Amino acid sequence: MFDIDIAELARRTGVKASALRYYEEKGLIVSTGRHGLKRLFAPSTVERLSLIALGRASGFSLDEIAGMLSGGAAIDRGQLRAKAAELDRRIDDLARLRDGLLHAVACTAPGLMDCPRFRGIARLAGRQAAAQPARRRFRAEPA
Amino acid sequence: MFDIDIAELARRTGVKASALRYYEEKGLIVSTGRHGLKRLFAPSTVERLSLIALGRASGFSLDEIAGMLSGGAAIDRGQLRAKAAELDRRIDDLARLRDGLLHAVACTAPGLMDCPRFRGIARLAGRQAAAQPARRRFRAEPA
DNA sequence: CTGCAAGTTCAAGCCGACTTGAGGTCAAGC
DNA sequence: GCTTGACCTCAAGTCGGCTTGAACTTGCAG
Repeated sequence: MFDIDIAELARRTGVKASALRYYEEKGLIVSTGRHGLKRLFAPSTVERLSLIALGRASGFSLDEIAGMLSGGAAIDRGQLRAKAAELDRRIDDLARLRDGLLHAVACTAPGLMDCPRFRGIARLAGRQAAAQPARRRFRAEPA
Repeated sequence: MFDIDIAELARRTGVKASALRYYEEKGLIVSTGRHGLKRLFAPSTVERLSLIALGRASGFSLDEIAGMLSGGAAIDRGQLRAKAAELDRRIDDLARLRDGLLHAVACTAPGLMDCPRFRGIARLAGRQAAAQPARRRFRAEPA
């Protein structure tokens, strides 16, 4: 297949052109050359970008992903296993939080803090929050 | 009980004094007064902080938490229910990712991208990442 | 040949949640 | 009464992952 330009790559992956340039600068993707000024990318870059997206969604930083992706297409399986275990822990935590929230909804105690179950959950969250910072929120789409 | 100073509150909650001042500035907690310059907090602030921690751990921003906490101790249960549903979705996503990572570890295809199952997962992650920015990572403890 | 949309570079800005540093104030212990 | 050290304020810095803006260059359609 023929190489594609940055706009097409953006269209196919849903990643903004500015982000793609940033990724190239970071070494996560490579352009095969230029047509005039314009970057050209191999169509396989689309797959590379879904791999990158997978990494991001799993909680890797761009630097980590860059490390994993350098060295051909070979990805460190041990690292993946570790990340899977980390995801498992996160899932457990979130499940406990969800249960806590749902209990809070259902609980008939006058104030939430009067419910011993909820207090327990809140204390739990306290310990976790002390150890781990919060997630980023959604960003509003620019107008 | 007697009011406690910021250092004691920090000790009891695991939240740094600087963060506590920040929370007060944002209206998340209130100090009952001063002893000289030093802030004094009611001991119940400890519980308020675990509530705040719970909110943070569930993915609320400080502003959202402030909104929920203002208006007495009453917390909007509908909002909680919505957040629980959101957590549920997140949990599902993470579970799928974890399965994908584990499959990647086990998969015997020569390159990961040669495995159709993994490609499917990667494409999925691609769509999700396009819609939602990544989470923040752990921060190293300052030396 | 010209106009222009779509690319380019580079530096600077933004987000949230804090942390850090400089310089100041105060209550308590000696 | 003086030192000390815990607290104070305020401005600025940090982090990652982009986005934005200004000023510029191209290839291609007309």
